[in-house]
Amino acid sequence: MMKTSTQKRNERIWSTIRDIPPGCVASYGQIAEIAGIRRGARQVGYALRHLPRGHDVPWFRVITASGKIAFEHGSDAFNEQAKRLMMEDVAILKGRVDMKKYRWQPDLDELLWKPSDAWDDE
DNA sequence: CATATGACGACAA
DNA sequence: ATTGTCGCCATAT
Repeated sequence: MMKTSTQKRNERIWSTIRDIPPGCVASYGQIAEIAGIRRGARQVGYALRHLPRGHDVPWFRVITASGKIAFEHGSDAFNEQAKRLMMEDVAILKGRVDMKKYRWQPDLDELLWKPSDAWDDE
């Protein structure tokens, strides 16, 4: 079964998200950048909607650049995400996360450890 | 090929 | 702080 470029792209996105440490969050655009996809925020959203069954991707650590949960406030998905974030001691005040405080900032060597172009055969 | 649609983002009022 | 507009780009129809 040949992997389509889209599948490989999604896997790179999921991989990047797996690197977000507990207690931190990242924006869709940020994940795209790190995964080597410029202006790919929407592709990150797409990849998250297509998570495979039994995945181990911490999807809840991905929020919008403004610190809000992307789902509609009050929806089941929203509540689930908020719950999981709070379990990691990520505070949500006035419906939003303080990005200055919780935003994931990967180290240089962490990025060098996983160069964006070395992910073809994962 | 033309539009519509999104778990987005930046920016102008 | 809010809201609207536009850019972005893979998919769906």
